[in-house]
Amino acid sequence: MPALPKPANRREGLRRETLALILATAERIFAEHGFKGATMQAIADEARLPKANLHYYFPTKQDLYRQVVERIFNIWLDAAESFDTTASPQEALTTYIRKKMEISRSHPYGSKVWANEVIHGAPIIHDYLETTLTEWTETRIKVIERWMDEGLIDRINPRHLLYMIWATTQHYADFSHQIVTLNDSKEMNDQQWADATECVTRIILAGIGAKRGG
Amino acid sequence: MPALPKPANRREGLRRETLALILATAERIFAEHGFKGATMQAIADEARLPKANLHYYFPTKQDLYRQVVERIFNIWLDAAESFDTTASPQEALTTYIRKKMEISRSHPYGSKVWANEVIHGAPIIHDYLETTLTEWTETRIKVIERWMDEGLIDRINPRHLLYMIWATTQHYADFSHQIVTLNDSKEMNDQQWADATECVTRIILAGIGAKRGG
DNA sequence: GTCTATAGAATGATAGAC
DNA sequence: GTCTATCATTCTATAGAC
Repeated sequence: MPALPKPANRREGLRRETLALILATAERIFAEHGFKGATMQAIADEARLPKANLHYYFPTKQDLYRQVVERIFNIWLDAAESFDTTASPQEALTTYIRKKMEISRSHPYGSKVWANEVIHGAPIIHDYLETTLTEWTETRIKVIERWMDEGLIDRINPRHLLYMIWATTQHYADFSHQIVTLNDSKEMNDQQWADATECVTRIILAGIGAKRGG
Repeated sequence: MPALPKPANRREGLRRETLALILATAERIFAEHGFKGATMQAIADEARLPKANLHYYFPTKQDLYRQVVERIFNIWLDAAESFDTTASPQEALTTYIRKKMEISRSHPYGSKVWANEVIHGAPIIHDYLETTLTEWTETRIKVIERWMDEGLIDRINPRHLLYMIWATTQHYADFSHQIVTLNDSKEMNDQQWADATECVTRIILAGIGAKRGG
């Protein structure tokens, strides 16, 4: 994503701060209650703004929601550059899985909102699935197929490998309440996140016959 | 789950049919729209019943919802008996993964409702996570640890292996809209389900160093 | 740009006839 | 057990003063 241009003046800077505040708050409320369960009033209260101000920046609830969903989607797309810039499957997948795990930890609300959206049939962002995500997936499948042709990994169905990586990494964000409960009702600490990342990476690399050091 | 006793008379049989109809319809509507997004009116319309009848069988919307969630949870618990009745990790895990994949195909709505519930912090069924699921998990972790002690599989963190199996298998139900879109907007056919199951099983078994035939 | 007040629509739940 | 009619509440969105 390109860096935002500098704010032209003070008013513009304030506007941007308010926008960011609303988006961050909305992300959390949508994640916790779903699209319908989240109310503009609740988002306004949490952001300490009058409800009418939300409608000033985002005409409708759906506009606000869509921007929240687009944000996490773009973050994930950026995390996949290792597929293009890295030669070995070991390095590419290790980097990709690590980044996806980091995003699950740093953007748990965004991940939950996305999961919610897809679970309900992606009514708002269906076009993204059909265009951007489809192209993205085809490209990466080609990369994985090249690895197999070169004998770098076992012959597996690349599609299901991608699904497994998505499912497993996002599980730590989307199902965090379940994971916390099974972790003595404590948030995962640094060591546990490192452990999870290491374990997931190891099983997947070994699972497709890619040695880790190589 | 114990088999239901025979209906005592005609009225009792009709009552049971109506209950089953409401539960099945509610499962789908809750899956498609979330707890708040699903309306009693929509469920009633789909089941071709007056809305008041729903409130007759289920006093509140939450009562109905809770029964839907409990059902898929019990189905998953039953699928795990292979851990207790099977000696080798290969056979136990192959069976467990296959059953979980079959449930993802046969009960996609239930799986989605569960995912939704956990994503939103499990407000309704938090007690299940703390009691039944915690005990279930501890028991299975012990089984996996025994496999490692006996040198049947590599040393990995059993907890993350379980999470990976849950995440990957349920992904095919919860993210089915994404998967269908990436599959030329076609539902997965028998061959593709078999393929997915085979691929997931292979990667996980190889990932933990368990040979498939053994 | 910010805020108060409110219109207009939809929802969960129930009363009460049959 | 089934159904119609309705109440009380809550929500999105906007009008209009500042």
